[in-house]
Amino acid sequence: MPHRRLQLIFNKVFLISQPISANFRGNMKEYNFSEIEKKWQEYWEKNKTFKTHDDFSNPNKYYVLDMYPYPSGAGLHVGHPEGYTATDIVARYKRMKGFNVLHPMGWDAFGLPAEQYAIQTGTHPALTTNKNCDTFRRQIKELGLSYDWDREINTTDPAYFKWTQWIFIKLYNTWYDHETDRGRSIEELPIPQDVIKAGDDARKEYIDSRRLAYYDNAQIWYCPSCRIVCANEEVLTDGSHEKCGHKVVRRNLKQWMLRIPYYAERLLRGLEKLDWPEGIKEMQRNWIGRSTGAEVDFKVEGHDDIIKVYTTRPDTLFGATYMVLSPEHPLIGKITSPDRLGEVQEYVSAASLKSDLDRTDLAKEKTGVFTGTWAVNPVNNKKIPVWVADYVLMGYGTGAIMAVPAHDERDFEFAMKFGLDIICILSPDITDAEQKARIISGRECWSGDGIYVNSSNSDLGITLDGLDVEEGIETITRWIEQRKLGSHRINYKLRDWLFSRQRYWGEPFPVIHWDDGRITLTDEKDLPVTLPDLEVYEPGDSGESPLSNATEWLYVTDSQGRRGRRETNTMPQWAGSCWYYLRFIDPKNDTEIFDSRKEKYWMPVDLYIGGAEHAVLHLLYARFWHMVLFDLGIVSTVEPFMKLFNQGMILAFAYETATGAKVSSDQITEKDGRFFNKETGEELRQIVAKMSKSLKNVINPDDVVKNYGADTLRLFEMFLGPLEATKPWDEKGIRGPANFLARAYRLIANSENITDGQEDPEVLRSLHKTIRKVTEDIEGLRFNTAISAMMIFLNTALKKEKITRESASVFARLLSPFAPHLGEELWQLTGHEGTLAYEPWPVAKEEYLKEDVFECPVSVNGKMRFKIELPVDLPQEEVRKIILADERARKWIGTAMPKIIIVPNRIVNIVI
RNA sequence: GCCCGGAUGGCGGAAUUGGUAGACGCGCUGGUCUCAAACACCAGUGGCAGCGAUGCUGUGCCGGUUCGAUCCCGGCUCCGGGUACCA
Repeated sequence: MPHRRLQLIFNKVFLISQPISANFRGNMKEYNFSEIEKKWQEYWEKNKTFKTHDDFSNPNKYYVLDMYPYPSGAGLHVGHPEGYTATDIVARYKRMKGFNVLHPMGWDAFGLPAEQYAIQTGTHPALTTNKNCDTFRRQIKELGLSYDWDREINTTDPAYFKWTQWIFIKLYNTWYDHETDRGRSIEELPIPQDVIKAGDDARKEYIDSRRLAYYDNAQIWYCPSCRIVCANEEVLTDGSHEKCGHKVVRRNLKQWMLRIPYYAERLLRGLEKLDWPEGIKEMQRNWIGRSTGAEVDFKVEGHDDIIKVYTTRPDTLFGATYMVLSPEHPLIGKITSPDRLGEVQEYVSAASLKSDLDRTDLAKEKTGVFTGTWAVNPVNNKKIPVWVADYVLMGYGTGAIMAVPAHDERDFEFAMKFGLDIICILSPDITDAEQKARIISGRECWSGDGIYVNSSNSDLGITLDGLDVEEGIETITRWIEQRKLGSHRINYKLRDWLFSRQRYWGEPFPVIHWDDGRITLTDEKDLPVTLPDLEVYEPGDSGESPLSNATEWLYVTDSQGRRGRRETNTMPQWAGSCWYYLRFIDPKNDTEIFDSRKEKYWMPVDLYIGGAEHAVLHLLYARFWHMVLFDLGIVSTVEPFMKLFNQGMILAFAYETATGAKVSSDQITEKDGRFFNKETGEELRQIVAKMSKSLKNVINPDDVVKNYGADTLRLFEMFLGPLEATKPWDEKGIRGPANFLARAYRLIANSENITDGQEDPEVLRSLHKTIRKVTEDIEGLRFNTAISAMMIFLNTALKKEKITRESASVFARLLSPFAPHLGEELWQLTGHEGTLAYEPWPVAKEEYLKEDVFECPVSVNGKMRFKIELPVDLPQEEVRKIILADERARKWIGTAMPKIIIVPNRIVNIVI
């Protein structure tokens, strides 16, 4: 087989030494990324290079955190390395700046997919979870991310969720003191005398009604497909479950709830101080939904009851022509007139069957019934009818409204449909006379500003006529309070947080329900309450958790022989992620949640990077828990995350037909920049879309690492565009960063290019410019332009075909946060030993940046015409002389006497 | 509907926030190397006109402020995200 031998020799000589491109360039050393990356990953692991020490003597600490992943079976997708590389660059940079850096990683490993898989196959979710974590860990390590793996945590580990349960107990044993505006231990709750007199049960009830965590009947969303209850936040606006997309239904079940609205005001105010994207803050503000207005009491004709309404526009009271109660309003039964009772009951029960979807989307068409009862408008003592309609929600305000059809779109629509009075009391500030006339006559709704009309009652001493809206609200609110008809009031949209799930794979509640109806919590010293092993993971049809099948685990008897049953619900996935950032501080501590000295040192998180999809839920819940822990003196900062940054989504190409039907990416063939369906030959349009299994356009980072190396992948993802932008993944572009790294290696690894003398002045200036740019850009998280600056430097150095050892070592350090493996390799090649991870970050020297002349652009009438070399800081008069003497300028000026605008060291503009 | 973002070459994106529009990269064109190709290297590359110097034009659209506008103001169009009977 002579051929084969030849082939082998050929390979040895020509191929193996040139791994990236099978070419031959004499003795030139070429970039072999897989060898280099393997070498340094082993080095870091063996030397525990990135182990973080709780070195309190270094006052400069930096806690940089990723949103830890749910380890799905599919492994990483290219979106993960984006955020992880960003934080890794910052972590490595800060280490070199002398900071003590905490940069940990862990797993948000409770969750539905592992349980779904258990239902199908009987595999214990813990097995699935561990397997997935192993895959994620391997993939993340292959990216060269500098985590301290000794701090790895896993939310499903009993040693971790012991403390999740511990926090739940704290929540249960905390009440909110509105006087001092903070959460306090339930033992400090003052009990009113009358409650004490009423006995033990009343006292218990009183206390329970104040706890931040409580157990109660709740109208909740239930997903029949997942057989799970959902938090309001998990139900999309079209009434479908965000996890599975199936429609959810209403159920009434006993559930654990958390009183997050008590913290609404502080959660809102706290946003001001945070360095978060404005958009995210705005989303949280909207979610909290603060509004100011007034509660106003309306007397009901023929009854002692009053109807309390909440309104943000008490100033429109004179225009209130009817009232509406929500179908769930408790007064309906009492005040409905006997002749209307049947119809009203029918409407109420129909409404209760409707999903919120029907009550919102479809209900652009308003429905409602008259109760036969009248209320009295307190500003003019006019009788106004009381209706029931499902456009009023029980969960907001008081569940009842005063309707002002002339100035509220919803009320207007309703009034038009049922022929109710529409009285305009606000003359709009518009010029369109026809529209104005329609509004004044009540034929059109006006919700904008204006001047009051028909808004006075001298008998009651109130007039708004002639005022503007701001004055009007102030005047009427004062009047209402004086007359004791109601009071100023602040309302929030934020509701109690439904905190239990009918699931197996979550944190068990440390709770026992006793036969006598009482509830006790597990003693802290008996934590964790662990999950029992099960044969069957299937939930019950009634929405009962699979834990109700674990009979041995389920039933308990106390020392008095009282029988009880453990809570079978488990906590939602948010629970573990609400505080994981705290556990990273002291992950192995089994006597405390964490050492508070360490907490004081490391907190708060200085930089938190993750996807914007967690804008409201995770980030609001975590802030809430953190504030409670702060109130209880467990943590030292009010807010957990000082700076937040959202990386944009990475999209990928997808293909669709002329009619918009999507075609899976493995069906595509490209010809001359056009795209065709392989099978049908139909021409397709290339679009960018979210990566999804169904479009088969998911990019697997493993493949990219294999083909180009981790450093190139990291660089490419950062070079794609601004971190926060949504960017399309186009594999063609990866050659840019790949070539850059190969060229850098080629320059520095080949010793004939390295000198020990004086650096070329042009290279030196370029180097210091690059140091400055890269430093600024890392601080500002502008990695794309930092990389471009390094490319510019490399191009400059390559032109000279040589570089000093010193410059090369500076470049190695600048590059290392972005491409850490190659950075280390180049550091070694420039004659250093060990790692550069803690070598000082280069500092740009002004003396090399200074230039004495610059190319000054000269524009004529604002249009750049030519450039002229000028000394820096030349006095304006001199510049003027030079410009006027220049023949290129004279060509434009001619005989005119021009005005010359000189922006020092920047531009000259000749105005003719 | 409301609230936030966006819109710059064939493509991803730069532009010190009022001062040279298109950095850097991809792609493309031409060249060197090669038997040939790939790789690598060199040169060019917004559009229109011209052999050329050069000129005109150009940052979604219309208008304004300014010596000068991708940037500020007014009015639109389209795209993305959030949210929605929250009184």
